[in-house]
Amino acid sequence: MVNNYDHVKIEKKWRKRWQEKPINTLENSEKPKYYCLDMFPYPSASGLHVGHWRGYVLSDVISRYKILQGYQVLHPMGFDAFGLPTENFAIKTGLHPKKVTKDCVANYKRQLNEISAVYNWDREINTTDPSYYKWTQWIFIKMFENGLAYEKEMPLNWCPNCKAVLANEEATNGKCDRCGSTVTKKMLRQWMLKITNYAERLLNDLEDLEWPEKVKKMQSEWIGKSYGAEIDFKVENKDEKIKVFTTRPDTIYGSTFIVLAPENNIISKITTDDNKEKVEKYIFEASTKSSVDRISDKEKTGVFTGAYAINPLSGKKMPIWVADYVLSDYGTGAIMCVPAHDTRDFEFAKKFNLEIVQVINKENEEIKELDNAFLEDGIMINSEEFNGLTSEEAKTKILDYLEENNIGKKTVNYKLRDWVFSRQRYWGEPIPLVHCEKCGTVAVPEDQLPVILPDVEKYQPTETGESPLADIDEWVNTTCPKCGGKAKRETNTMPQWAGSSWYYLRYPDNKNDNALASKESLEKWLPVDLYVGGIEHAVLHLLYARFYTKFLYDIGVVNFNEPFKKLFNQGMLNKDGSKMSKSKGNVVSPDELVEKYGCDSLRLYELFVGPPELDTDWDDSGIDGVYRFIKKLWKLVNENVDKIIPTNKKFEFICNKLIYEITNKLDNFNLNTVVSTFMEYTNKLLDLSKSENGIDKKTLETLVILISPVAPHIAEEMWEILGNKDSVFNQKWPIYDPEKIKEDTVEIALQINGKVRDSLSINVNDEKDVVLKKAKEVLNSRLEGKEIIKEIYVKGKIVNIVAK
RNA sequence: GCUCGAGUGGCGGAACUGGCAGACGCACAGGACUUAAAAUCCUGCGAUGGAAACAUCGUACCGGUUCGAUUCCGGUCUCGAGCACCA
Repeated sequence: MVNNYDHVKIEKKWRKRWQEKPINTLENSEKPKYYCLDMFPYPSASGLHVGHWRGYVLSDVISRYKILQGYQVLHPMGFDAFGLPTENFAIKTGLHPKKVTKDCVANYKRQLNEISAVYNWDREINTTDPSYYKWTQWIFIKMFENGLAYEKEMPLNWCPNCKAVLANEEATNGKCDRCGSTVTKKMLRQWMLKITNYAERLLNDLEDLEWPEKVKKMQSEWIGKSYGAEIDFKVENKDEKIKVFTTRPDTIYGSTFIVLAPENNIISKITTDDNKEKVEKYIFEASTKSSVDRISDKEKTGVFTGAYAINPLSGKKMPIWVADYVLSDYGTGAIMCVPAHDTRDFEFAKKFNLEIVQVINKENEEIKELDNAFLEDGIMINSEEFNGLTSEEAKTKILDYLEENNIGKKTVNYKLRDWVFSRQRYWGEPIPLVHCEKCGTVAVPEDQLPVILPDVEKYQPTETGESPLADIDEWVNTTCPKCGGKAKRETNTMPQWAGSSWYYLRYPDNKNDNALASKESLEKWLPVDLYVGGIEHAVLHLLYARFYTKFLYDIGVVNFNEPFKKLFNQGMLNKDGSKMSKSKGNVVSPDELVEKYGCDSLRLYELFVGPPELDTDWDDSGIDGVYRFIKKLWKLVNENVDKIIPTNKKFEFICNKLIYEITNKLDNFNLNTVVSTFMEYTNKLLDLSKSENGIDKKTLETLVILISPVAPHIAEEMWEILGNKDSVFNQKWPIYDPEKIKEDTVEIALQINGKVRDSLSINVNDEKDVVLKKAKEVLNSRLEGKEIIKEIYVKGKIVNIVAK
């Protein structure tokens, strides 16, 4: 009698075996490498839910598939453990963030083990480990030495009530998360990284990446390259110039006024005395407005400075205004306004009664009163010598003119801003710099790294907005590494992104104390072959990581330019139509499901719920289906292990077809249909084994090998039941024989006027005439009295008779 | 507003390059086994009409191309995600 399927016993047994004799060791260097990486988790107190499993199961299936294909697979796991939630949790509970992190990591590891993934745990990393952040700090110092890190006064979210700097996520909708006060801005000195130096390369190198087009597009829009011109406008009766950036130099004759961003320094120099009060009031109001208010105010506001600029081409006087719809950190913080051809300028001009001059017109059309900005290309008018040109031609001609006369020049602009890299927080890597009165800002020498994060009494930011580290005198006061004199440590810490921007480089050589990783290990394993994670990191993390890699390439640390060759974004699992979250109370924990159905069933179900790249709804009850399937599979093998028969054509066909289907689907990440294909073939084989009174060994073994990446425990157990001593993961991935899956006879559909009326079994190689003749015989009664107009036969597929 | 995705039974979804729409499951209904339950097995399951054979309709909506459209083209609507005064 066949034993019942006991997932608890089987899974326990194989977990123990794999622990004793790991499947995925990295010793053999003959084999080609495959680096399969998951975005490492942030270990939060709430633990893993079934949504996290989705990506982890996917990457593990691919890793195991690659192992069977003969690759040496690096499939590591680690923890991105610095960050705000832990710090806030610590503030709330009084526990040390270190302790919180340790507990959360332990829980995550326990839960990750339930997945039974082939993680190389000996390569584990943790960003809060000093031996790791030593290198996070080292990279920062290299950037500092290469002029990529600089200080700047930056406006930060500030809660006037809590007297604290807030992260963007703590200032939702312009309100402080803790007390609900309106968040304002406060200027504070910040460390910045010049990611903008890499804008062009970050944009261009996207092209060759095997990434979802969506993500590439998001990145390229984030970088936001645009071509245009910088043009100087003289201020009337003043020795000042205003530099503007425009993408539409062709419209310069239509430019009737100038608008400056409220933060633009030139304002105070040009504002006339009678306008000073108004202008200063406006600037003050703009500075206290939260960014949310500034965006939600769709109605244009602004104030006149009293000053005029001169249009360098038309010579007309242009009033200079200040308005917050002009951004200080894009372009030059000043724009030339062409109300006739820009929607926002049009609104502004209408509201404040400013002159509107049309300079482009539709071809062959009368000039009419504009009731909206005209944004299309057309024919130049009101533009003196450029009249009659197309606006396209005028663009280059006017640009040439501006350059020849030293009024302006061609430029390129990016939306990408430099990266605000410092945080006034405790739970992060200390920025390894020292401020010396004599020597200025000095990097902590490499042999003194890491700069250890000291313990503090309280983790709240200070009332001045500085990091809590600023309160520890014995830590802050130090000596200058250069001159040995008195100096103070930098008290800002790094953002959470710092540790995750380079972690993929550390796994190959995670214990190295002399380098972030050895050259050999980097050359061997990098770049990452497959990177799996959520779409939410489409821009920030993935852009920062690319920036880090390019920098490390430039200073000779790595020999590749892009870290992640292929990217796969798994979709989200929703519950009852909305995102799983602790606050909504709709989180489904994998723990109980593993207990009840086993790891193999949950793995299968994670894949079966839907296409891995799309969001889908989670429904617990569906797991019964895959559980039944596993039991069926178990029955198929166990009932037939004593009834092995020699193979025959039917089994050969089914076996080769299965290899073909599964291999294809794995290669294309069609993992949901991988599962349904297994179900289909298991049903077929159960039927066939009954009619043939047994099954051949090759088919059974092939089935077991093919399913092992998705259901590893039961596969190993069945492999053993089939009389094998070795692990199923030491086998070779089967290859199908194309000859064996060719079908001689096929069932084709017979249509009349495109509607299916019958079907017919034919030989694939039958000639068209033969098939059509047979088809007409079958359809005879239906065709009676009708005139045949056309006869179509698509080989092996369909017959369609067009008749009247 | 812009950009990208998606829209197929009661539900999750399948359909390769334009070729039998609804694979594989869930749920449900009926039946078998059982003292009973669980488990398992069998049958049915898009809509309408019909006793049935079968017919008509049917992949968000409107239109087009084609012998033939879930698939290609044009337009519209709905939902989801991201961005958001970027000169």
